[in-house]
Amino acid sequence: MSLSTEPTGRQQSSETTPELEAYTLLRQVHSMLETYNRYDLRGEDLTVPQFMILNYASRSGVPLSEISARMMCDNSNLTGIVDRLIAKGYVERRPDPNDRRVSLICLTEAGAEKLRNLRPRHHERLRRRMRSLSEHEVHQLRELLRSLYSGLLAPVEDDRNGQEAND
Amino acid sequence: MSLSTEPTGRQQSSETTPELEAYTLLRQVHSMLETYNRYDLRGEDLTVPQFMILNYASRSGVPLSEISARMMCDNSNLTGIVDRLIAKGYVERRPDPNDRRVSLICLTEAGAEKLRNLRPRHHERLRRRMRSLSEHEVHQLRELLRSLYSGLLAPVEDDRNGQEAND
DNA sequence: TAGAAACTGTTTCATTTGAAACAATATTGA
DNA sequence: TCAATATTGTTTCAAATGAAACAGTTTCTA
Repeated sequence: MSLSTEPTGRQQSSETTPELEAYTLLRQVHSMLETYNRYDLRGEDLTVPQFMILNYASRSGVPLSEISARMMCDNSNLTGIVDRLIAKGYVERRPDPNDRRVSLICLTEAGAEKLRNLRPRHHERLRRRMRSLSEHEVHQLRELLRSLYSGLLAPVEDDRNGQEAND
Repeated sequence: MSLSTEPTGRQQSSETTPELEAYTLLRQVHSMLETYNRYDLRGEDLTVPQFMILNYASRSGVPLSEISARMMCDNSNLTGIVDRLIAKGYVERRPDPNDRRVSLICLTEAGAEKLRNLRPRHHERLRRRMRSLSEHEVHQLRELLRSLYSGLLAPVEDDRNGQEAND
């Protein structure tokens, strides 16, 4: 059943593979950075997803679906978060005059100011937290992730007899 | 301008640093792999966090707090997920005879069977999805993430200069 | 042109998550 | 010993998330 036709007769059923180790580490690093971000924002009247939306919005307005695409989430997730940002006065909804289906998410002056204040500090903290990697290693990591990301975007071919069916 | 030897490199508000790019990619890769896992498990009567708990449980039982530590989440998160796993018959709670505060999470035979079935397929799919990286690159990625993880575990030295460096 | 199909954002529902408060239990130290 | 402290897991609440159904709008096409 789980007979692998790969030349390497490795049994990965209960073993740990380099791929699994890498993925586990990726989840852990992601979790820790997320936690740090949450703490950073705690005193700022913002949650992590709220800050992300703020980062993708603009004064002139951005369609909600464009933001959800960049955040890799569903439109339905953003409705509530935007509602809370509106309640806090950081963004507002405006209808798109060219397409009445679209509602544009616009930064208010307060939101733009918040962002001007927060974003540089956010970047600087991230830089400091990654100091355990040399400048070269950060570049290496970025390129590896970029390559992995591209590979994930291409739909994975189902293992139909392991035949190389490349389109 | 992109010389990053001095922390006085302010005005990165709209700029992107290698660190930020790496982090953004890390979030995207994480999101895509999570989505794939969700689809894989959809027909299996399991959600992603439910599958994770199953992976950390054992026939002889594991304290809930040990599972939450490995998953880097709060105990309170697991109560509900374990409840649903119990409802599905995959785990059960048993009191620890040595410490009456502890409740051990035990795989049932059905849960163990589910895991025997799922885990090898899960690993194999992950391996396939990371095929865009060579074996060497997977090792590289793992080592970089390992190093980054260790660096994040060590408490970041005072970012008191973060205040004066801005505004 | 009308109808079918696609797109955009919201609503609803179930699940997950983080945080705080809490009860029960265990450990420590005077 | 006994009272202060720490721990374990649960409950409660607010927020976030994924999925499905939906209404309003636009686009396609026969």
